[in-house]
Amino acid sequence: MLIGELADKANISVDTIRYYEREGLIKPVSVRDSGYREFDESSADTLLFVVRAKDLGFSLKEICTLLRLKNDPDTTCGEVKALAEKKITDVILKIKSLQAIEKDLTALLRACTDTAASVDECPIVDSLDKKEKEI
Amino acid sequence: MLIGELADKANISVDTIRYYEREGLIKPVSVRDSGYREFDESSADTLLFVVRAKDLGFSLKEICTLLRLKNDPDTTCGEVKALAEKKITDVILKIKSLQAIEKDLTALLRACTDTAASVDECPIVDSLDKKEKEI
DNA sequence: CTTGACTCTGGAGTATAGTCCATAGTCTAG
DNA sequence: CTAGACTATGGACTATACTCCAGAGTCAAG
Repeated sequence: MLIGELADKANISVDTIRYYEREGLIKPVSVRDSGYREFDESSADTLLFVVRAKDLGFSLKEICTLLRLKNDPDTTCGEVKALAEKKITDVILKIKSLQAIEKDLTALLRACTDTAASVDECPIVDSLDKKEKEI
Repeated sequence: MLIGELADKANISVDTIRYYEREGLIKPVSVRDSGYREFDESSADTLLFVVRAKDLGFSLKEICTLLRLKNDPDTTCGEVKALAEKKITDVILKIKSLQAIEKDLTALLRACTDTAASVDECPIVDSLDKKEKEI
């Protein structure tokens, strides 16, 4: 199949597929003399793999590594596991950082009772102004 | 004080300060004929405001709005509160999405018991390969 | 054999938040 | 007065993940 059909199948744009090719995520099965790329079902599978890994928070670079591991017969499950473990650590760190932000913002919102007050008395602006961080 | 001293005080680079100026976050108190920018304590305060707002997850664009509101005597606390509320909604959404990722990754890691196994039998790779998402 | 849909390449643009650089001018201490 | 530290400007570059475009070539149907 040509790139347009593949794009429809994987539900991503032809530009994105060409971009993924440049990034080494996918290779056409063959290329005609005209330059037209030809793909098959396994290409669609690869794209689905990419989309799913992206949903799990992997970057294109990491997905590239995953695909390489996946296609290397000498790869052990442990190598893949290590990547997933590193990723989950990243994710947990991000969650923690966002939760700290949420906590701070919530405290500020609770402190802000009189919405009609001037910005000079706004506890939110006030806390950002403070020298010491003591919300 | 000149830009270098301000940079030391706020613990950010002179390049970043000039970048913030271009983005409208800060203005020198005055500019010499030579082009040298002059700042004062309030400049340092503004930069601290920016850094703290950044820590709370606000983008530079949003901080720009916050600063504008803060310096406008007609601004009410409610306007600031609305921004903070929007931001907290964003943060909560991000947390939820990351938690979903964490859940999926954890499930995959638990499924992966034999780290020495070939990648062909790796449940992580397997789940990314699957047509249906049914981890 | 022509028309219209499709594809190619290469490059530019988007958003975010900076960082780094060369070249040139300025300032101040000794 | 000069050396060395500092500053200015404009533009390029980083990373991520695309998106869009022009101009040219290709392909299949009628």
